[in-house]
Amino acid sequence: MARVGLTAERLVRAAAELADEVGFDNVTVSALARRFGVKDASLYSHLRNAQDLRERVAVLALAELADRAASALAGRAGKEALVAFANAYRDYAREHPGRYAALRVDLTPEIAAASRADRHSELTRAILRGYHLSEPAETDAVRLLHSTFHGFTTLEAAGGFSHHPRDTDASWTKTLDALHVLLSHWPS
Amino acid sequence: MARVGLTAERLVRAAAELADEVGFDNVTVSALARRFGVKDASLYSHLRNAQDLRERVAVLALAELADRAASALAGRAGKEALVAFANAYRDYAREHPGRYAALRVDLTPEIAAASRADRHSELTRAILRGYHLSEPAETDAVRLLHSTFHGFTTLEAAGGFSHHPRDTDASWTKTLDALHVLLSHWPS
DNA sequence: AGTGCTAGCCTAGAGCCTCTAGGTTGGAGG
DNA sequence: CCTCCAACCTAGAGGCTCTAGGCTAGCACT
Repeated sequence: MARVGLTAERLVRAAAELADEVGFDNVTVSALARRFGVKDASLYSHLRNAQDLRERVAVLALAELADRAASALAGRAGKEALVAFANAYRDYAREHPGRYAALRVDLTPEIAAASRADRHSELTRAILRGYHLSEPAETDAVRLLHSTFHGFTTLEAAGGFSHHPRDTDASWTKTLDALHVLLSHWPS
Repeated sequence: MARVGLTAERLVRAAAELADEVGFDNVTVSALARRFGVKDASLYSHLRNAQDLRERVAVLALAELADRAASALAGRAGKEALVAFANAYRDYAREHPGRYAALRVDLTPEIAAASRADRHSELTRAILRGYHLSEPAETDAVRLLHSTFHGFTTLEAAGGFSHHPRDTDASWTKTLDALHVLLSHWPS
């Protein structure tokens, strides 16, 4: 009968921590209830279902990631901004693998809108202002940058680069150099 | 008592089809058994466990993808090879979303080795021969290309590009143009 | 202080998925 | 025709999901 004081927000934060500890796939309603010392059924007054829980973790991760990216951009421009932004993504993925893995869930359009996922695009556009691209080139560049950052961090986390001795950090640095050059000479 | 003639291979192929139909996350031993009209337990003589099944689907997808990429490269060079290779990836992901999603599982190093995942790197290196990069630039470029192709197809499938009206195919074409330019002028 | 109400947590239980142990049988090879 | 093994089975334990319905702590109001 001891009341723990559950709220949706506390549950989602705890689920995010759980994800980082045991992997996103092992984030279950049961495991979360266990962590709070309550019965599974008690969580269903705060969450619609298990999918809802996972989506909320994804939304949290998206927001945290945007916050970090925004901080990284503060006071920076040009290549410096590009590198800081990219590192914010990669560092977040490495510090919070479970949260980052949450981003692979298919967010429904409504949730994506509610989560302000477009904030990421806006931040990326802020970087690109230093490269003076006009539309639609800027949109294409935003998509290219997102794809490359997301792809790199995902493949790195999955061990996709580990079958070759080349230092991954060095490849990352070179990738950013290359993207800088590319943005500076974007083909018309 | 009617014997269906199960083998690990038939099961994995059916699981791959199931993945494309209902999504990789819904590929379960139960669903697969149902599809063959047998009891769940019957599958465990062919599969170690559910995780094993999913890994085998991933290995199958990796091999199919490499086959497609190899065909796409046949008789092509330079930018033409780059575009054909990239499209092989993207088309596979769109035709077989469930199989492609299987690739996000963390393959253990042993499985990755057994699955010849490095074939993808070799194919990518074949493209890069047209651009005359020396090591370690070539390895960095391989990683960049994989990251970008994988990131783009993943984000596209997850609807990450749908909040902007810009045509995704056009962005894809422009991305390939840009990568071609980048590879042609790789920074030293 | 007493009374109600609501939200927080509970039990019970059904349904599905995973996986093990051990039993039966179809059918190929001797 | 017999043997034997692989293919498939039943039975059952244990975990996760989710619903229905019950109890009660603690706040609000008198």
